[in-house]
Amino acid sequence: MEEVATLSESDRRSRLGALGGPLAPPSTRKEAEARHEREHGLPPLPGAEEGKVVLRLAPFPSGSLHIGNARGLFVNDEYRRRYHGKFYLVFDDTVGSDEKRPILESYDLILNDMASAGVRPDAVYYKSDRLPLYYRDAPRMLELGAAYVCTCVAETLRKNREARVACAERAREPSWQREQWDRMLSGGYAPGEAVVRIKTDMAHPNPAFRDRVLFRISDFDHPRVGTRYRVWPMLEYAFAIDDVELGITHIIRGKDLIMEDLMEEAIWKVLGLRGPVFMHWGLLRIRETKISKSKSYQDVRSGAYDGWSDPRTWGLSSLARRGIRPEALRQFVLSFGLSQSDIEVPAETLYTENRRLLDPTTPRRAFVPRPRRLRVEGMPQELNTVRLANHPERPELGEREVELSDTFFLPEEDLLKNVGREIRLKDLVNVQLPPEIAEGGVADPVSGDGPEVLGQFTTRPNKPIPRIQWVSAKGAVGIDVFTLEQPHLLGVGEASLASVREGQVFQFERFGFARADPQPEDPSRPRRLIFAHP
RNA sequence: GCUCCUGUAGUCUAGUGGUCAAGGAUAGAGGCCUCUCGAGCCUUUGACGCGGGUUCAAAUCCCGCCAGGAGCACCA
Repeated sequence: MEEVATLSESDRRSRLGALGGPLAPPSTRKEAEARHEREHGLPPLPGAEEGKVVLRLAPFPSGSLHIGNARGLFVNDEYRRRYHGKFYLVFDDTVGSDEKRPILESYDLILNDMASAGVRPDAVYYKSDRLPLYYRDAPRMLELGAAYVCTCVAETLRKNREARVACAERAREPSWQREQWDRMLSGGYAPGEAVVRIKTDMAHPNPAFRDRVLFRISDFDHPRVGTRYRVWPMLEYAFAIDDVELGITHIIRGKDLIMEDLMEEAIWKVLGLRGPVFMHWGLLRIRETKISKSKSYQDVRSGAYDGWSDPRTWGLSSLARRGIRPEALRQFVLSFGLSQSDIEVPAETLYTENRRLLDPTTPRRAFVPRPRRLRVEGMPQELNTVRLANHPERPELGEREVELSDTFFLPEEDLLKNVGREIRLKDLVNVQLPPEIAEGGVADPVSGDGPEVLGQFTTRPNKPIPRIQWVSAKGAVGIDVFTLEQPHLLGVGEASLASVREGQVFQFERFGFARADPQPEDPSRPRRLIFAHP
């Protein structure tokens, strides 16, 4: 808090200086307004009334919430906050298809993702609980002649749609339609043998609008309701009913669902209902990711990934596991507003946001990847311990004491880069490196065993030479860092890391930020941390 | 191919006819500071897709073109 206050003050002061003294007070207000705008950079909701806005997020439970879902999560939540409205989580768990099935564990994953993002839904609904509600109005649509039962096989249906040809059943009388509907419900049709379609227009220029399917038969075993139901609504029908039934006022979702708006509207028109306002955002992609949900799913299932929170999934839980703060993610996705163009953003932007949050309060520690043993001849006898600050700019974060001997671990890379030169063990002493260092002698991160490189102590005062982080051989602990590129980057950390607990975040100097995973039972195993970003 | 959407600097975004010789963020360059390749500070490069039109006036409205994207399932 204090940091923020001082920062914004100096920031403000410098800007004011540039603008000229006399205008100072109005400029300050302008600045504050601009800041406010930036932090809540979403347009007003059309027709929104204070306290009466109802929003929903409707994920399909097939995995953890994805970074793309984060946009829906935070945008909707932001509007809830702004208008003091309601925000529901509606599991869009209709039965799916062969390729896309609801997964039982995913319900909890999504709930956890939301909790870790700091967003609490006002209520949670499951479409799989609401089948009777969807059945309620179907007969009416058939009787009104607005929908019909089609018994074409899928391929015929598709071909007819392409050729703009209506099926014979389309014109049949409502009483027949009702019978067929009952037959669908009672098991008289097998999956694939009959569907309910809405009558829109078989000649519509967009093939997607030519008599879409509203209900179909599936005997898949649903993870929540098993085989209790065999007639399942399609997404647009279930939404058309629920969005009205739950009193949703604004549907804010990705533009991939933009066609479904029109279907929902068509259904409302038939049933004489009035639905919410639609708004859309374009697709958001993180440049570094080439992930597909099904690929992630496979890798999680096969064990190639370390669970749903494997950093390579880029799921919300994986970001939390890396120490990406929900507030950083929130600022990140809200900064894109509600633009409908598809965007591809470098992860660096998210990292910068997170660094701003983390840097002022995160303790510094020494971690040495690919460590080499360095014995320093002539180390001053009296140098048994050294006290190091936990944060270079914030003495209030305290310091820790490190025990010393004449042996250290240093990154192989830095050693090889500086052969024959003098380097500084950061905050400690200066050391002359030998003229030659053999490659390939990386020490075992747990035992610390490995060939020694021999250095020579020179002086103690700070000098403008390469300053390398080091880990004292006394009390060094094995560290296993999970980076996006390397699931197990092994190294050693300073003794104080022996007692890390899950959730602690450190900045490893000259390496980057990392968050501690749950630690292994066996204390001789390396401590586990997940890399966030430099 | 059809339908729809979108085009502001490397990237993201503000901008809804004049106050825009276009603002912010991020990235880049240079410098300062710093016992981290982190943070901070200063300076700086850089954009309205193209062509017409309407208007006293267009990033903003209209038309055409071009480019990009999404959708075109008995998935969501």
